[in-house]
Amino acid sequence: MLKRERQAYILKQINLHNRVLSSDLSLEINVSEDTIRRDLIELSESDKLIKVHGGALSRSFHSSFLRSDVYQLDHKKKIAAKAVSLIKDGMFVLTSGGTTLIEMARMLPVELRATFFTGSIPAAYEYAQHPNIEVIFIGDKVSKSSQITVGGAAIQKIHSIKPDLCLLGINAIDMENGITDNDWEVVQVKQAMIQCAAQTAVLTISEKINSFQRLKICAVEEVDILITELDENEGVFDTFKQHGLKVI
Amino acid sequence: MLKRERQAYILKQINLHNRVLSSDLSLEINVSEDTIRRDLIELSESDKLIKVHGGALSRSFHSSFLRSDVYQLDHKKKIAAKAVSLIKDGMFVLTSGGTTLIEMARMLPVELRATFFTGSIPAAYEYAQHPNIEVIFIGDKVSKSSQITVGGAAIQKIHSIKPDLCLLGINAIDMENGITDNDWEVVQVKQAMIQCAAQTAVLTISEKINSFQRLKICAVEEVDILITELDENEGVFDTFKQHGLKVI
DNA sequence: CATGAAATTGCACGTATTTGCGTAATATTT
DNA sequence: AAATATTACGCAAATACGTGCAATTTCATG
Repeated sequence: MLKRERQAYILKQINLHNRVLSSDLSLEINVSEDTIRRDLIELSESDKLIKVHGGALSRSFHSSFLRSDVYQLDHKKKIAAKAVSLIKDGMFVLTSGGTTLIEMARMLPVELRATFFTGSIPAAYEYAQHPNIEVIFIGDKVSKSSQITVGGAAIQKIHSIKPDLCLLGINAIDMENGITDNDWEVVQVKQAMIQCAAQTAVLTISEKINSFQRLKICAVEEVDILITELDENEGVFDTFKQHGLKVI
Repeated sequence: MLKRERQAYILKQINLHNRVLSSDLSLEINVSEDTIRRDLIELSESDKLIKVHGGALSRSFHSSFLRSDVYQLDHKKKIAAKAVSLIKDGMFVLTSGGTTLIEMARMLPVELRATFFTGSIPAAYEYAQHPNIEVIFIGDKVSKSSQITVGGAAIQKIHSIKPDLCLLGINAIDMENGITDNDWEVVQVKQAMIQCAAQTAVLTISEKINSFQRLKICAVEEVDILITELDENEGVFDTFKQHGLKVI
């Protein structure tokens, strides 16, 4: 393994776990701890991480996009990991934005080869960091509140693709109102995304289950998989399962 | 094996494995390591890969790595400030990407009301932070080396707009060869941008003046304004001014 | 076709970088 | 305060690098 490659790996681990131990890295990469230590010193000298006794810490920034305290980051990482498991080599994946999806983008395994479509600027940025992923950006007017593109041209483009999987971050879901949101333009885009995808998985922290907002995106039956940080056997999911939703 | 052929093979290996070792390539292709090393240097000079001790890494490693240290940031801030002065309320502005443009995006005065078109992910992100600027993203395939969208759909979209001003970060300019670059796809996009804009300003640090690369974007006469960190009265600009270029 | 200029390649040689190990010093934990 | 873990430092071996040079090939041009 090349030195730079190793340092890139270390940075990735740091951004993923927020901290690393020299001893762990030494075992994982199979080099001496001295080498790891020297890497950490070098990376800390260029302010890529903070070196501490025994390992190193993240500077809680990743790239130019701050990860200034993301709400319930741990939960979102759990969700992201489950979402990653749905993606197979060669797939065409359409994704929305949102902090959960961005965490997922960071966790994609390096060997994965797939094509991602998105209208989210931060998500596209993360996908573009990945060596083997092809990124197609769906352009149009950028909605400032959500950092995704919205509008007729975007919706038209979405309808022209046939993704295997759609990963959608959502704001509210309940049995009665279905999946709901509060931004009219975003709702239009998300509807288009669900309609064109062969399969749709919705991602949300459990807190948002059984809540609703003013605008309906679609009924619960129109999506296929529900991903939360909870175990699939929790009682909250019973009614959703009865309506054919797969929960993971 | 011809040199070109060999370099194409190296690039293929890089895209496949994300990294190559000089020693491996030397054995595979049956040439000396010196030759491989010279190839890698050449390829890295045209930004096709990242040369490191022992071999080379895919370009997509670079961005997540070297991002924090912007080369000649002070100069680029000066250039950005001059570029900002060209933008008036109500304008439609089309911009490329690059670190200089991103600095400019950060320096836009809060009162400014304008519409920005771009295919650059980091630039769009910065524009979207601004309270009064409308951002239209030009979608298509994301080129990893340059973090901008490239391809037919992007070029078509560009041709459908009529911006008042185009701000273009460039890599090389000289009187004889005009404005040049080294990435075929990016060249196509930049040509389209220049053609559709009522007025084009090119931004570059003075270091790149009187240098050239392999692919021509356009002749010096086809753009209107040259922005560098130097004073407009410097001698280097004389020949450019004689050809009708405004220097600021 | 000839011929000189330019590009390409391999080799030699001195230099620089990288890595692991031993040992002593320092920090952290119990 | 003792025990343990982590670090700093120097050293040596292996590997990679840059440079100059000569042999060879390629190319443009007369």
